Amino acid sequence: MPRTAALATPPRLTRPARQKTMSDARRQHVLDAARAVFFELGLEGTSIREIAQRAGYTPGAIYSYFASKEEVYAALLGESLERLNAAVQEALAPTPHPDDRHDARRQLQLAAQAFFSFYADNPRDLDLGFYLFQGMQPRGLTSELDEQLNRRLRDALAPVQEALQALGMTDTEALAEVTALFAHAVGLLVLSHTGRIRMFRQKSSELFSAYLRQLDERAQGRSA
Amino acid sequence: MPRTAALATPPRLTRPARQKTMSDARRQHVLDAARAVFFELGLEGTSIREIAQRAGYTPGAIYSYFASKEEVYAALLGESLERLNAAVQEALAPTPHPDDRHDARRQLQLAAQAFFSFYADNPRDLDLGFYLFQGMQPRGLTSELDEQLNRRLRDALAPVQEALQALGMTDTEALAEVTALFAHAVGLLVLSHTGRIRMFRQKSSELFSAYLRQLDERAQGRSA
Amino acid sequence: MPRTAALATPPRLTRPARQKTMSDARRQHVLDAARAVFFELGLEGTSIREIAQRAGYTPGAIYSYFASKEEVYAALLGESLERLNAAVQEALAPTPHPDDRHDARRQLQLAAQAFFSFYADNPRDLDLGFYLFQGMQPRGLTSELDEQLNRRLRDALAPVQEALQALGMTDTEALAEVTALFAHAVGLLVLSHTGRIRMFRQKSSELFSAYLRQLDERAQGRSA
Amino acid sequence: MPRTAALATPPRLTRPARQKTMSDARRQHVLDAARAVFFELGLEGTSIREIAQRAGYTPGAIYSYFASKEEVYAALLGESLERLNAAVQEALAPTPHPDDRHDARRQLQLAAQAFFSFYADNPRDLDLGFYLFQGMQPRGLTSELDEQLNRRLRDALAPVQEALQALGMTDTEALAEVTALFAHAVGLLVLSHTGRIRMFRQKSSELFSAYLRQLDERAQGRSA
DNA sequence: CATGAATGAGAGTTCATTCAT
DNA sequence: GATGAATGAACTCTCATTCAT
Repeated sequence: MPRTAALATPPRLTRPARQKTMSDARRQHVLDAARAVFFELGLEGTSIREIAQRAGYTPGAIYSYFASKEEVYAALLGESLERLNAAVQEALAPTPHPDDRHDARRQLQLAAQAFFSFYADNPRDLDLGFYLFQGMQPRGLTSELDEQLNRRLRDALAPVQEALQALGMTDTEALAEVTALFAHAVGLLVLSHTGRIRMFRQKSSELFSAYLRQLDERAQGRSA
Repeated sequence: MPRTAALATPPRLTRPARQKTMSDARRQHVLDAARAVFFELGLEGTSIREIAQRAGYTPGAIYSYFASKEEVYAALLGESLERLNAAVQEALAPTPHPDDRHDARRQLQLAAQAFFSFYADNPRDLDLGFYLFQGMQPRGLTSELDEQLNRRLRDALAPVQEALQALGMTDTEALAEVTALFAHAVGLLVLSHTGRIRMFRQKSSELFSAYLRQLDERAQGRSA
Repeated sequence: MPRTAALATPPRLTRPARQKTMSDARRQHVLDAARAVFFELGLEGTSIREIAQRAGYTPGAIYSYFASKEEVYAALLGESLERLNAAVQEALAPTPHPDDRHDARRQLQLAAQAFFSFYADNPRDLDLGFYLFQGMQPRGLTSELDEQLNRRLRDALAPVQEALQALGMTDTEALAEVTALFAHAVGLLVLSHTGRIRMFRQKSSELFSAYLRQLDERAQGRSA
Repeated sequence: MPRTAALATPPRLTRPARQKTMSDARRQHVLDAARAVFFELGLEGTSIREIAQRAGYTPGAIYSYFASKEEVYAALLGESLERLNAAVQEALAPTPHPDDRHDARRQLQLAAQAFFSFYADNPRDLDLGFYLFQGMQPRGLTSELDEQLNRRLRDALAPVQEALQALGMTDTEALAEVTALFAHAVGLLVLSHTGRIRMFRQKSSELFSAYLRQLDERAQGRSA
């Protein structure tokens, strides 16, 4: 069987497997609609009704794929974190792992900048993150799912941590620094996203760059 | 008549003045109820109905004191910012203005810590701030009121900025640093408040102290 | 199977068609309730809550069938205009179109009387018309719907206009006369409906008959 | 006592009389405010709150002068009817009473036109009239007040009736004709005011003139 | 006479969710 | 799996009116 044909032929699946696949596809379709709505109308404008309509379903149908509105958001956030990880990985693509000090410094810059820029450029993804952060714990989000999302967030920050360690920080130091960096980014993004940063006539990207520079210096000092 | 007795006597007020006072007291009473509700039930659980009930009123009565729900929030936030300023001022009480380098370093620490601790200790005040940050612009919040609230926020950070300048930073540098510090605090507080910081097994207060230490070093370096 | 039996059998409908039919029936049910409320309690007494209760629904359910209260009124008015047209058509049933001068005079009388009597006998339909006349434009009533309602009103008056033309009036004259007749009817109905006509110890039906007589004479004179 | 002094000196009144005068003046002041509000914002926009504010009072104070909102409207309508009468009288000023046939025809035209134009030019006065016409009977309007208002309305139409009689109509005929004319005017005004007359591409003033011409002809015929 | 405070009833509307079919 | 129908609990806000002071 030639290769092209292989690509064109859908894989033979047993009945239950095919059903699972189709179900997944439909769930994805709903998710696509949800994303479109959320990115277009924001948190306030997003309702099950709207999502259903956009997906070509009736509201009730959504509950075939998601147990609650919160679960939709969680799925959306999961997706968002995947995109975040992809963005970070892409930034590091040429040199996936730091071989020397120079590579490590470079990776620190690239990974951190990619992280920051992802949210700076896609404010709706930030909203999504905040929705999780805030009132969501109560219901809809199992702790298992919560952990999974946390893991993907940490994955996105792993290259930064790795670089800091490559620059000579201990595990403990690196962990503290990556946490601080994450907090700094979040703070700047929030200030920027809500327009509060205008109060100070500052630009979040410049402040983040400055923070990174200092971190670099600190890392240098530590390893000297 | 001895002086103490004079102090004990409530001041004689003209009729309109007394009425104004009483009206203010009632408005304050509503505000107290609103604060209680907000601190107890959070943003989601706060409604005009609930506030009214807590205050011993019917919903309509609230509108004698506040034009809209947003105005209630704005007032609540205003109060919160006053408390913030008071906390910062209290921390600096002994030496209101830095006379020398040592005082300045001390003021930087005290003011920044007071700012951070206020929100770390009173997470609902953070929520309140976030409500302002987010969807509020649309209506209910005149830009004049918005500016006034911003001003009080900046007031709370002014001692930090002042200390940085006293340590030899230019206006521009100090402004950038105070913005960064604010962002760092916000980021840490958010991470802490939403429990995300547990992901990193870090404590926001320690991270903030570390940040402050570095800032102090930077300021020292600059002025050397 | 005999023909009558065939008629008795409800038509087989496809699923979606049956559902549409049932949905329409439910909408009609709501409309029936709305009409009952409106006819019983008038404009002031009509509320979504009351309609819902009368229909055996919760208020929210009404919004499955009508987008707004105004839309309910518009539908009610639509119905009313259908009844008006039916009343006029019924009055003219024997001779749908005037063949000669005598028929035309007869049609003028019958159509105009039917129009007038419809509203004289059903004052709530007049209220409904007034609701359209007044504040409704703002929202809930698309200009398309507005035009459709206007069209049905004009349909109801068309036989009068037709008769006038058959009696020798030009298009322009007939249009002016039918407008005047409409206005006269409206004026008398309002006076009658609001009891103001008692002031003059007159009966609106007699005055309308007199008006019609004069119109007939004018039409005769014109064609002599 | 010189004349000018007499004009400048307010009349000496006994205490109760002075109080009555002042009370009347304040009531008038409220009424002025009410009129301003009503003419500016219409029925929908008029509330006791708004009237009170405009008058420099609190809502409760209005009830010192009027027993209910309806009573305010009634008073407003009373005023309006005075203006109507004044407008009709002014139109007839040169020849207050018809001496001959020519005068009578002239008076018919002038009085009827003045009546019609008053409402055509002051649509808010028409609204006021309609408010009385409609839901008002229930409360707030004593039958005595109702009669008084009716009387003033009839006064405004009296010159028309008088003219018709002067042209040879019997009392009965004249009464019927004036009622019909009133109804015609009302119908045209309503159609015009609500924009419905556009449906027919007609102008209410022209139609009213035509109606008047026909009435004149009828009156001529009757007296020949 | 006027105020200031408050009532109470009600308005229209929205929405996540449930469930029989 | 999906529909269509409906729930029910909220929501903010408006207003005429009352009444002690």
